[in-house]
Amino acid sequence: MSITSDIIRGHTETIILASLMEHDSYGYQINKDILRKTDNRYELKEATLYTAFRRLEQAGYITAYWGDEKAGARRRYYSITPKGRKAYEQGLREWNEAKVMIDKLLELDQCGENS
Amino acid sequence: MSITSDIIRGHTETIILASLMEHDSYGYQINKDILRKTDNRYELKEATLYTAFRRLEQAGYITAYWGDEKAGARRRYYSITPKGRKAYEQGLREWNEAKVMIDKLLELDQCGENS
DNA sequence: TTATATACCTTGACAGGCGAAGTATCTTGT
DNA sequence: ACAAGATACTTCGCCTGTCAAGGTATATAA
Repeated sequence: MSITSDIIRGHTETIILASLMEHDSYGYQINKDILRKTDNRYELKEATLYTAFRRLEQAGYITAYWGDEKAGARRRYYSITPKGRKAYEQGLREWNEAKVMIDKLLELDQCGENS
Repeated sequence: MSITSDIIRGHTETIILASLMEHDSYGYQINKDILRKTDNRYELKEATLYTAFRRLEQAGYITAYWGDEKAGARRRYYSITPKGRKAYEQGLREWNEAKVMIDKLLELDQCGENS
């Protein structure tokens, strides 16, 4: 519903990988981290988050294991693989390229580009 | 197929509106402009382009009229409406916000953010 | 006359996001 | 003892935007 949902689309996986680059984590925590990092302006919907985990696992970018909590709800932890790290680097590179491109396309110039 | 397709997703409409902010234009030309602005690195697929026109028209962001070419294929020109201009401004604002957010989410820091 | 460029349009499939609903555990308040 | 809320994960089915594929029509170059 938030404005940004549509714009974020396509970055979900890289965002999750970025979070896992720091340390192993689990769904709920990753989402809370996203919320914190964006000053409560954005978080993934649960369905989005968990379906993304499935895709990332299938792609071999992350591996999962159950935490051994003695108390509280069980947690499914995820760990990024070397392949996942490469995918993150690639995603980051693509984002930086796309950013420049979109900036150019949304900017109102068009004239003045000589030669 | 190109890397960026997924990332651009969600910006198509604003990109088209940005193009029409400069002057009236038609599908083929807009796409060539995009190609030029991105140094031949990106262009919209025709189906994407034309379905976007339908959406923008329905939303009242653009209006259409047939060009009066005496030679060559007919052209359907589009003109941005005041409502469309506002949508463009809004889209640009959202992009700039989202950009900062995504940058933060893809960046590897997390620590050092005091208080 | 065949190919290429210009220019537009439609259909159907696909993939990702997400609302909604469900399961299970622990803590807190009454 | 019981209800409510936070934590934590899961699945189903819809919606929407993208796009491959196919089609139409005109003009020009080989």
